[in-house]
Amino acid sequence: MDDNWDLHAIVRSCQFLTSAADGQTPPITPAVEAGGGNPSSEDALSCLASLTFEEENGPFSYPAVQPNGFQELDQVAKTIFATNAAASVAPTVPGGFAIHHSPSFTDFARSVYGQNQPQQGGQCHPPVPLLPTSNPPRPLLIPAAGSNPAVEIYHYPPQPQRNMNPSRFALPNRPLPHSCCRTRRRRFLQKKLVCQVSADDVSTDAWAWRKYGQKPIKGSPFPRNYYRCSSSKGCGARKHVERSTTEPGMYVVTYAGDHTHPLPAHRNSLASINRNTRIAICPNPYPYPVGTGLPVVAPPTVPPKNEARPSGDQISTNDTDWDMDMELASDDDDVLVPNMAAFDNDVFFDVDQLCSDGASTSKHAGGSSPSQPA
DNA sequence: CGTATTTGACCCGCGC
DNA sequence: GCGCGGGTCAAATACG
Repeated sequence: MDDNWDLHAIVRSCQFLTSAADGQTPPITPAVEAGGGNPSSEDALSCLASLTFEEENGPFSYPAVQPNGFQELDQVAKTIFATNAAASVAPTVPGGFAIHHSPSFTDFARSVYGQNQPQQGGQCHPPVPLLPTSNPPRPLLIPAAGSNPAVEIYHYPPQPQRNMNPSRFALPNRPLPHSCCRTRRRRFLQKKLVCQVSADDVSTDAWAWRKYGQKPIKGSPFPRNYYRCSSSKGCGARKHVERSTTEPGMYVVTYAGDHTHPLPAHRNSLASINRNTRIAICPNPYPYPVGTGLPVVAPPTVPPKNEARPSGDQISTNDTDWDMDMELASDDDDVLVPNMAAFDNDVFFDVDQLCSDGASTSKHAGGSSPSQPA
């Protein structure tokens, strides 16, 4: 199994986003390099306009998409964006397919990553059903007609499950981890959402994360940082963040697991937090993370300092339930969303303008774009 | 003092 | 079976 293919997909996406029609990398200001800027969204749009599906030809070697695959993907997109206000427009990408758009990132996130509801009783909401198993994954491009980069959803074939007997983890020399019973590694591999965010979007994450590890990754000059949700004890949500090796200022963020508690209302409510804080926290209106909470000034080695304690959010979900959830979700498909910044409601505002059916109501006014770091 | 971060060690999955 | 790479743990440390 190619354990890098998913990352390669990210890289391809990254290249896609950076290489505009003129073939140049969008101007990235020093502030971006330092984590304080944001690549031009207009450049990203121009990327979309120039996108073609060419297998192993040029920097964008997306897997080949069969002609009928567009229809299939179209159905998938309909499934994903099966919201009341979902709309589809004619394809604008040569060789592409119908563009589907959900009126808000919230809808998308709910579709992709379950509902924004506490996992009462430990019930896990699997991601939306995607394509039948295929390898490599086929990208589902959802370019926005406005000035934002595309959204790509990848189908990840489910990983075969091996023997997960709990006794295997009852190690003689080490007690069982307090928060894990069986698959402390598996839990991250089973259900994940991968996205790529710009440096400043990294700082906009409504969840509170606590760093628990850092590892150098082979083939990457940048270490990978591991975070777990710190909003609620027992929450199984985790993420890891690493800098993109191909695009300066961009970060690859992988989310895994489900939050077992509501979205924190105030991330800075806990005492003794935000130390070393060098970022401005803009509460994310979306129920799902847009960024990673990483600091903007300092790349991943300095983790997010945001923290929150949602009032009365303690959901009675124990670890066993959580692991069972993840086990039940082991057949779930993983979703890759290379640029979560694209889910700013502005994206859909632009598409809304194209969709004259009036079915979708823009949430542009209500949404808050990722904040600029202080 | 409480909490977050750092970091080395441990452990598991997987390829060979 | 072995080694590598990656994910996690937990003690030590730092910080507000």
